[in-house]
Amino acid sequence: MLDAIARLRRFNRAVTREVGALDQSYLGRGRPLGAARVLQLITPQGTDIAEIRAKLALDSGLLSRLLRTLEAEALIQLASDPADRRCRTAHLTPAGQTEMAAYEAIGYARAAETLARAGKQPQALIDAMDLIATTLLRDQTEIRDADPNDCAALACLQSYYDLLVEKIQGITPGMLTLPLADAQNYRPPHGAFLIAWSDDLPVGTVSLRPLDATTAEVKRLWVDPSARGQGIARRLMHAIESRAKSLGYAHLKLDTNAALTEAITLYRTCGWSDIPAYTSDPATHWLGKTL
Amino acid sequence: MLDAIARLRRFNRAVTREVGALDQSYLGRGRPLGAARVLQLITPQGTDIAEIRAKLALDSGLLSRLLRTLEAEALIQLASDPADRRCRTAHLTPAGQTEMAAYEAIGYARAAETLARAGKQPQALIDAMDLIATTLLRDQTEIRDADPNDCAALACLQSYYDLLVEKIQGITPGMLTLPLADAQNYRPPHGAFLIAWSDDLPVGTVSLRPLDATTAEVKRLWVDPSARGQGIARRLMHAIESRAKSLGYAHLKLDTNAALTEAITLYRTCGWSDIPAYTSDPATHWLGKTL
DNA sequence: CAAACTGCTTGACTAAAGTCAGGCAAAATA
DNA sequence: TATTTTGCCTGACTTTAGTCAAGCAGTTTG
Repeated sequence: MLDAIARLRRFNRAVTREVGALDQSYLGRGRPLGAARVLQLITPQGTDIAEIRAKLALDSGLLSRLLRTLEAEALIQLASDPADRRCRTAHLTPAGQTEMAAYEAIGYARAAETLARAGKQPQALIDAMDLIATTLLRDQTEIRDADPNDCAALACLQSYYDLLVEKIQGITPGMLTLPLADAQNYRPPHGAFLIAWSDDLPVGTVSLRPLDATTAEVKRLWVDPSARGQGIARRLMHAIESRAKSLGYAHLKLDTNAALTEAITLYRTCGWSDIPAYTSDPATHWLGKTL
Repeated sequence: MLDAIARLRRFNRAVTREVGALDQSYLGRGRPLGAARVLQLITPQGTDIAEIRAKLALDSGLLSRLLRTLEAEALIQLASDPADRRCRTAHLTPAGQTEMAAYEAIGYARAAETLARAGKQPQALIDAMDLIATTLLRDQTEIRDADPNDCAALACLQSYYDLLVEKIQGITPGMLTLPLADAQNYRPPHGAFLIAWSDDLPVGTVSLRPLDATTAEVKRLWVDPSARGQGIARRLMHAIESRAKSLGYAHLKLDTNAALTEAITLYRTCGWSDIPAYTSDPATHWLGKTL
């Protein structure tokens, strides 16, 4: 059979075509690609131009000129950052938002077209794309704070619940409700809710809630199937432990179920050890760690 | 959950980065990207420049100049096509082959690097890439003649055999040998061996051998799992039927096994109907069609 | 407070890509 | 055989992308 590298290169050729076609289609709005790309990075709330420069790896002179042309078209406005007046921030004007929406529409339409080509199995295509994107963006995965009622947080929790229902006998969807009844527990100053992001897709979560003044509980560790095997769960555990430390906790606890074998293995290799049962029912294992 | 389109666009961003990085790495050989791309399309046997122009969608003036610079570097030689002296063909010089090999090496190294990022599950990554490449290249899938002893043909047959062993009870690998003992039957002027290609990956096959002066048998229809659901099997059947017709056959037969349900459904929707048994053992269904 | 540094802009430049209108020779067509 | 078409080349051009050094205003550091 053809070897892996040959197949990967075929993949490269296929997506190169695709990416090239997308670039071409952005040209339709009478603006060079560089300017179009810059415009698409500007959010309605305003974007630091240093951020744009970093993301597109542009020369500062070049970016300056591109911004000038967008400004001349009245699509954006540049303002100095009040905190550091050397830095500048770009804002979209109403005309800019319209233009931006047009680019969004182009990207959306092309994506829909690609999806249509998947024929009867679009889900398989999306799963494959998730896997590849997560692998390629592996080094860019970052962990950020979130609110337990955020849209992304709810999506993560839903996936986590789906996993529990699938893996643990006796758990039914009705037993798990969203949003969390005790959401307040997972917010500062006593709790935390972390999400691992790969680009703009949430691929993992973990959270922390107070038990008493010196003890907190780690809850709901989950990593998306497409992102497993990349050490994200371990990074989440490290992040939540150091967060617990900085919140002043000395002891951590968690409960889990025997069906979640990988998770239990992970906890142990992270330095957690068995403790007496402190919860019941679906829980079959209890672990603790002193910080 | 995040919708399919958002995830597809994340995929686009991830591969755009990757493709951009590959382009950058081609620059290391002191030649602009355009020239490098042209060079890589020239095969040792020679390539029509019209073909290059079509593949890269280049202006004829631009391509002419790029070829001139490659010629000045003594990497290629241009010659008029003897059949139509307006057309020109580019050939690699020995120096050109060396240079070409250097580009191959760059591509190969980058691919290996990407593969390394897959961590513990490279096969999952490759499968995902196959699925995506096949989907994106869907319209480019083409069916071409092959020799039953070709490397690609043997690879297809091996995959087909693996499928049989998996699906049909009682078939063991030892019962199926490669290369085919009766390979001569699948060559012109009385037989045929077709392969469906997606870029340079064989994704399907079907073959034809003579039974008597007016009857031929269709054998070994197979489509790669990553390429199913795209109508390739149907295209292969149409191709082999019209080939049989042009070889002068009036009747077609085939035998198959009840375990291959999708195939049987396909045969029926292609106008095949049940006929009396004419083989035995693993075969459980026999179909025929008059052209 | 001076010096060094940072973030951005500007002007002057180059390289690469792409466009367009002739033009020539060979081939196809009438 | 004359005309048209085809495939490619050439020259003149524009646009886009990118580089580099100088400079300016604001910030940080010694």
